[in-house]
Amino acid sequence: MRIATYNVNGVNGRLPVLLRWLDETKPDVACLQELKAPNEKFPLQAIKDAGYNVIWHGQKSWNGVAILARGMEIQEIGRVLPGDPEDLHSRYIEALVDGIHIGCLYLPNGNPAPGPKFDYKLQWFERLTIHAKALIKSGTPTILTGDYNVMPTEQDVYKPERWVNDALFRPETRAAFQKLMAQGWTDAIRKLYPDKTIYTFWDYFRNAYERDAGLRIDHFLLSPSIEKRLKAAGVDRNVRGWEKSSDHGPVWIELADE
DNA sequence: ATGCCGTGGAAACCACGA
Repeated sequence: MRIATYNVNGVNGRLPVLLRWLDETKPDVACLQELKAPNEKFPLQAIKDAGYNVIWHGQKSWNGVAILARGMEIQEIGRVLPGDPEDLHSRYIEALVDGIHIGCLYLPNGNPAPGPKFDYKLQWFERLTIHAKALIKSGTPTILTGDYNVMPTEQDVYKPERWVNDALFRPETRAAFQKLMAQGWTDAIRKLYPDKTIYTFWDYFRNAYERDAGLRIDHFLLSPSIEKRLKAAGVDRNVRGWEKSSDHGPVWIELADE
């Protein structure tokens, strides 16, 4: 079973690329972030025609998340990260697919830091950590995937020294990620490739993709009960080179059948 | 060292992203 995550940076503007990627790689489940579309402008028919069931939580202009599943039922668990009724950003959606509990998330960017946006990022991170603890304690096979907007270590940044004051790499941000991981989650890419330079994002300018000046900020976190099934993981980095691509590349994992 | 590009929406620029 292949599960993927892809920050599409605009689901409608990205539709041809998204459909081509779905057709070429045929993930069984695909988690999308940054739809940048309200609920009523989600391209439902095109996704259905591609063979996918889908649930989504949109928002005008910004954010927005979706879970797609090919030929499988999607049982929605929730579409709000608990802990702040005032937070109206569409950054989280959660479902049960084929017995797997899947959380699809778009963690706030947090720049400029310090400042209110960075405070919001850290608060969101704390809420995610509280929620994740309950998920991992439940024992259900769980995957928390999406755009975390965190480079966990220096290994995940093309030029770490340039990023130390950035919201994606500040000590507080990395500490928050470490605190979450300490609950017992497995970073799928790092589990299989502990020493390899792997990026999931390349800026649109300065020829970042051509220079491989990237960041690893899209992650798959696996609970202990599903980590045992991890067979393979990777980044579809060629997709980043397509015309009208997102600035992120899709990330995927392959799970063994139970 | 830097939104230099890209997207969406509103209004012929601005907010936002990482």
